[in-house]
Amino acid sequence: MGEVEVVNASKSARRQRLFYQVASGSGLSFPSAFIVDEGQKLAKRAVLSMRRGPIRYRRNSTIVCEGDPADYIFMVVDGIVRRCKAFQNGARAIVAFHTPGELFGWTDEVNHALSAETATDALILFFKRSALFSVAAREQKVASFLLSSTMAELRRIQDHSLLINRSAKCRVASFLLDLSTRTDGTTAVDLPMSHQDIADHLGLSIETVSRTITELERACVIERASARTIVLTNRAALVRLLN
Amino acid sequence: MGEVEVVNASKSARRQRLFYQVASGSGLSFPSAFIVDEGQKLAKRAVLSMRRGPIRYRRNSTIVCEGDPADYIFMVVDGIVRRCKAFQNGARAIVAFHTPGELFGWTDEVNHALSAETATDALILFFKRSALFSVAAREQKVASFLLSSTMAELRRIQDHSLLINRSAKCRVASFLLDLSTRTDGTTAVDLPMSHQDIADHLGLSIETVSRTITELERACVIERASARTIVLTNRAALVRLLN
DNA sequence: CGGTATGTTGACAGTGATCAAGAAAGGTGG
DNA sequence: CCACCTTTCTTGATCACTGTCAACATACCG
Repeated sequence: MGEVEVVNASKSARRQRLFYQVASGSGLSFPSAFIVDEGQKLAKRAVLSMRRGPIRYRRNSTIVCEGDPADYIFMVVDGIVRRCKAFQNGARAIVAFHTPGELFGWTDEVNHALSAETATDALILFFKRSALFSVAAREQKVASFLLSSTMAELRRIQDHSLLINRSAKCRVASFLLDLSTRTDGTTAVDLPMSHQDIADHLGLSIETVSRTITELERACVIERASARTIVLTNRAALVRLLN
Repeated sequence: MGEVEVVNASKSARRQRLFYQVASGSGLSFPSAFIVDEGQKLAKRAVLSMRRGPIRYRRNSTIVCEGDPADYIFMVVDGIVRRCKAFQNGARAIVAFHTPGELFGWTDEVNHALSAETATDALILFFKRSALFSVAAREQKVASFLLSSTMAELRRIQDHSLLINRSAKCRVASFLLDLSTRTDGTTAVDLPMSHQDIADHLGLSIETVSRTITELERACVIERASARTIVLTNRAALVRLLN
């Protein structure tokens, strides 16, 4: 716990305590995703040497702003990260959420195109981009990890972009199913982020998100255990909504 | 011209003649994008050896269907390719258009997630995926080409997904500017694909696309030279619409 | 020249945004 | 532990944007 840098110290002792338990419980060791081949000790050491953090963030903190130099790329250790763009009229679009284990901010451009913010309290690992880039050029295993990581993100955002001509009901259903599979896959889905975040991700208003959830509940497709917990009562019906 | 395989023989002699001129004029040689370093003769030879085609397609031909085994990946030599998903109700979403020089269908999954179809007559180069994959694992240059290729696609689709909460006017403006920069960048933009394709790409109806273009024309932001050619009279105003 | 595919314009309807008010949850201080 | 306050979520009423249906115009091709 001593190696955790603290940013934006929390005022809630209870929450902080719980958070530290999670933080020290898992994820602080080097993520195994990088260690593709046990024989590649060199790659492992090289990548480890450029690790910084993890740094702890409170909810709604900004990790990087759009336009910031892309000196670092990041990995979620714990919590949820949102990557978004703000528009002049105050609107905001959330391109993607990132869950623990996911790399984000990886780019070949000089600056980040999107802001990265924490949607919940979060632990973030930093990597120097230039170092990672040059290691990737030498070490095949690192390069292929980056490639598969990028392709996973590509696949995810392709699915998301398919929502552009879909109804509110379909968007929400898609989101719930996605969230369910990305977490544990059980029928009870915890919504770690606010409805505002969900709305900005789905391109809807918070009112429509709320109304749609109510509508799905009335149709006995889902059930609200609490405002932030939804039970997927009838997953098949939810899948049918996707078409 | 002898090495061009012909698929779906065209019924239009005039169009076909014109098309062959284009085809033989450029792009039939191995794309230089792969030859990142002249010293990497091995990589070049390896990649060249798995090249197939180019194969010529007529407009609205299917290159691969969603769900097809991902045995090959492709590169556009000439023409426009659309990658899309069909929904049960007959609706269709076009995730991306691909212009000459672009790689598409590259995935680490067993099957293609999206169909690839030609939006215009097109010349397509094939590569055996397994071969390319294994060469990439050995040859750094090939891997980094694939990586940068994937990242370019990621950036592009991220921009596209930002349209999810934007108005019709903004979507069309974004499309026109994108198309302009992707082709020659001059003020006269040729629309190589149908309005239906544009509509399915932007998540709008063809009527709305048509109406929005008319509206932009009335606002003296653009001008219709013909149904398929649009002049960006006031590019600054167009950019302002993006916000 | 005629036929088909594609694009344009109008009238109307429906989905979702906006505005507004109230309810519930979570954090703060006594 | 409880009362208060702030934030978040829910629900209702209304309006605007975009989809749908229909008719017409234009371009393309044989």
